[in-house]
Amino acid sequence: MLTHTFRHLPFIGPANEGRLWRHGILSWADWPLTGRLPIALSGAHRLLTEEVLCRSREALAAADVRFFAALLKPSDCWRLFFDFRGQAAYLDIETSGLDESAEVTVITLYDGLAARRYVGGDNLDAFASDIMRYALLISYGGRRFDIPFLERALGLRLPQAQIDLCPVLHSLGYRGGLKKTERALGIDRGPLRGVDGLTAVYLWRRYQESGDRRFLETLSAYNFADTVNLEQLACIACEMKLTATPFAEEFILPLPSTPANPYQVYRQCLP
DNA sequence: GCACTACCGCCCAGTCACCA
DNA sequence: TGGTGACTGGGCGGTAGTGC
Repeated sequence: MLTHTFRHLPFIGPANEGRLWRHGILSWADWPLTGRLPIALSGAHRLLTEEVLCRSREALAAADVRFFAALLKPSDCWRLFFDFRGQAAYLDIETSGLDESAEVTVITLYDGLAARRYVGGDNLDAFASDIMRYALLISYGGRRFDIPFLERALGLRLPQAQIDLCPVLHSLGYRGGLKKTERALGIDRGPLRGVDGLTAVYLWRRYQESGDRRFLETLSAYNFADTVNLEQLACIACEMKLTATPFAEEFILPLPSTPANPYQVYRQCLP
């Protein structure tokens, strides 16, 4: 999909990209190095645009996902999914609250094959090295919450490219948060229906107070569901975005099967 | 060649929405 | 509830197209 993308180039917005596509300039290879362009670009602007296009070819050959992530708007970063899905990890965190002193409680990292859980006070150290294996992080609201929170709380620097599904889904008209969006798209959370981030804070506090691992299990189940559902959300969002391009037939994104939740939900633990 | 118009991208400030 | 990134709208500047 990236070779069909011009939005990361300077002076190319949605209107200009659409015009390029309509005039048969469907990929980087179609860009005319001489002659007229169907869009209004001065000589100097065209030079600048073609320079970035040239660097784009090198970046794609080098699988440099960060190059494209830095140039695309957050709501356009879905285009990275097609070329870099194999280097992606889905990520969701739970915390003990929102204030300055809040800590990371549970993290799930899922790469489409296996999910790993990290728990505060137990194995958070392993997270720091595990996350570095991935070039692309996919989250919901991660750009605003998860990534800055992790960097502050764990003293990490996470330089990976990101697809934040929040602005992508917003641009498709899905507002109201992750749970509401999942419901609207037909993703069922089963026994975790109605559980939210505030409940996650409650479950962690009860686990800390009582040492009862059923609270941690339920919290882990919630965090696991939040994370693995991101893959389905990403596929659905990308599919919907594709329909607005001339390339809907070219890319097929079968819905991934959601892995079984390895953690048990104890309903008596929920408030 | 000039003036005008339409279009587009960029920038900025204010507002909104979302995370746990 | 606090923090922050995304969104929105308006202003500005640059360009192409058109008509004279």
